[in-house]
Amino acid sequence: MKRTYTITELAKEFDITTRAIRFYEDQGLLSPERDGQKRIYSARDRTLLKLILRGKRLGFTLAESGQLFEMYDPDSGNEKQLLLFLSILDEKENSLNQQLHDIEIMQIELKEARARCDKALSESKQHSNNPEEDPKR
Amino acid sequence: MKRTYTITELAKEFDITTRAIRFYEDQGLLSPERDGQKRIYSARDRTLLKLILRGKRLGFTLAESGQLFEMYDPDSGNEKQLLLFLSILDEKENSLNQQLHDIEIMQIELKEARARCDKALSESKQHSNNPEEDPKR
DNA sequence: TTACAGCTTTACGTTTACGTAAAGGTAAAT
DNA sequence: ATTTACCTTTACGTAAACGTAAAGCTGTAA
Repeated sequence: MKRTYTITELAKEFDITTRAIRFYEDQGLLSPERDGQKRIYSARDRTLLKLILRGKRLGFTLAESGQLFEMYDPDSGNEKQLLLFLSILDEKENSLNQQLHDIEIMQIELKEARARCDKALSESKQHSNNPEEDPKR
Repeated sequence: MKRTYTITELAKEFDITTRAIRFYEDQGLLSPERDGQKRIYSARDRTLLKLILRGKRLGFTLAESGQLFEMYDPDSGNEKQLLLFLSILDEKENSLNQQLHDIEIMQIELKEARARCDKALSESKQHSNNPEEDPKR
């Protein structure tokens, strides 16, 4: 009796639409079982969905996430395929490192922006005891 | 004699098309000077462009980057605006922290995928002293 | 039995971020 | 003067990732 999920359960859990989940299936990223007409998602499907969404947050396209999924197949295929996969991995790793760097810088900038905002706010409370700022023109 | 840039200089430096740069202008993210008909970009424009591209790598839309740019204006506007900006900053920071977490996990997974790949490769070299893999079909 | 909730497919529409001509202005080199 | 290189605007096209009806099947509660 493995735990399974309906499409709306997953949609609610991850705060996406059922349309999105079906779209991922169209794109070959998910292949849920069927109970008659209804889709039944396994724990693995749920994990894949989680990976898809994480990939999206990192700017991966669905196709790119699909490529990564292929690498999880134990069969995997021939040598050329593996070498191709390794080069894809290199790309992904480079882009992740770039993103780490980007985030560091961006966090510093957001901090500064927040400081400027806070300062402007406190100054406006300081200087003006409500100058009415022409309400309604 | 401040250093300025042509559109193609910037395009080459950042490895994007001139079309993209003009598009950012259309979207109100850049406002280069003009020398007659030609666009002249300042050091500030170049910095903004760098910010745009960094934002893109982090999954910001052009509109979102535009909002961030507004916060760099020293005038900035009224209190409500500033409070709105602060909430935007919160959002951005949350999403950046989420991304940091995502990247950590993703890097571990890529490392594992690479290990599986390497293993599969070495095994294929081990087991087969060139089985010819049917060249041409 | 009917109503309803929840699932399905099919298919056209939408947004974002440009790509890609088309048609032409401008300045320097030949 | 004409080619060349580089710039311009205008405008339709496109890929990705869904949104949004429309129309219908399916089990169950009343």
